[in-house]
Amino acid sequence: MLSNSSKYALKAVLYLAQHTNEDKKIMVKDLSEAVEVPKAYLAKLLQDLSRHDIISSSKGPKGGYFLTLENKQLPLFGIIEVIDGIKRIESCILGLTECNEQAPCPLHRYVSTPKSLLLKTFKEMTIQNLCEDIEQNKSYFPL
Amino acid sequence: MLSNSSKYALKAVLYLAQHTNEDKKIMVKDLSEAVEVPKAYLAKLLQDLSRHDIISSSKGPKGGYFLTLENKQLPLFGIIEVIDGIKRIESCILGLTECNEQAPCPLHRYVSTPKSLLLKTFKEMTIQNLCEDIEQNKSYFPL
DNA sequence: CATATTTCGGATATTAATATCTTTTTATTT
DNA sequence: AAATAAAAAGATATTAATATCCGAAATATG
Repeated sequence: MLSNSSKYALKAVLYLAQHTNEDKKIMVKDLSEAVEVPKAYLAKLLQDLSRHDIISSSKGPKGGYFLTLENKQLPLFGIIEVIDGIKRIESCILGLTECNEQAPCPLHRYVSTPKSLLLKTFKEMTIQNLCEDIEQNKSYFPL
Repeated sequence: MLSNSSKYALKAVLYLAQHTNEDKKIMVKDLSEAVEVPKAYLAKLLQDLSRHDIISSSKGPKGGYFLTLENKQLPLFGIIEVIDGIKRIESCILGLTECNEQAPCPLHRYVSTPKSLLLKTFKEMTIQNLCEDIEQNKSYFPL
């Protein structure tokens, strides 16, 4: 469903949401240890997200990665979109290019509902929302 | 969600269900052209499925791959299980080993329903069922 | 029984995903 | 201005997924 890269990115961004803001940044090195993702690899993912304004960064001493309030209000979908691309998550489950609502593939009708639910979540749910759940002990992020 | 290999396998098995039986077999070469999957690669997938008794085969002249009535009544899940393994489809969406109902990861509650629906489909739906849909023009398999 | 035909099994090749390393750029601090 | 600390960018390495190739085993047919 999601690539490892997307999983890494989601975990990292969620960690940023919990532990950073404009005044409190974190370096790749520390973040990579916290979320247990290889440092150099995570660095690439973060660069990519930063370039797409999904996360924030500043260079130099006292610099690092962080999320602004605006960043925290972005939907999860953006992260997945930047890292995996839209095709991976939205294309036909059998990989048929001809598949659509009018001429659905054999699995289409059975996959349609769960897939829509999933996409709806990714598109509506924000990083902030996930943090709120954690704060209210509705979920756990053991990192 | 599914690997390319699983997509290939599902398409191939569905084609077998539509076009073969104990008396009417098909060779890898022809099947690969029909479902548009590289011949040698498909051959490997078919061997794997055959070894696990999900599809049937016979060697030699007049041989080939085919589905028995029993084969057709097997759930889709077996195909995915053999090709991708169970982990890929059932593990935590963030890849957290600690994630479970008691200590759900931040995405767990939002992913749980669609994921269950999807698994339910794969575990209950049979190849035969998909064929029936096609016959009744409820879905299309343009291969 | 010999031959042809097909899957089976093992080895190898290619490509894409994952991971690392090195240099450059930018910003802070002294 | 110099030194230092951090991300950015580019190049390279490794691993897993995808894909191909070839000889061996099995089976139908003449």
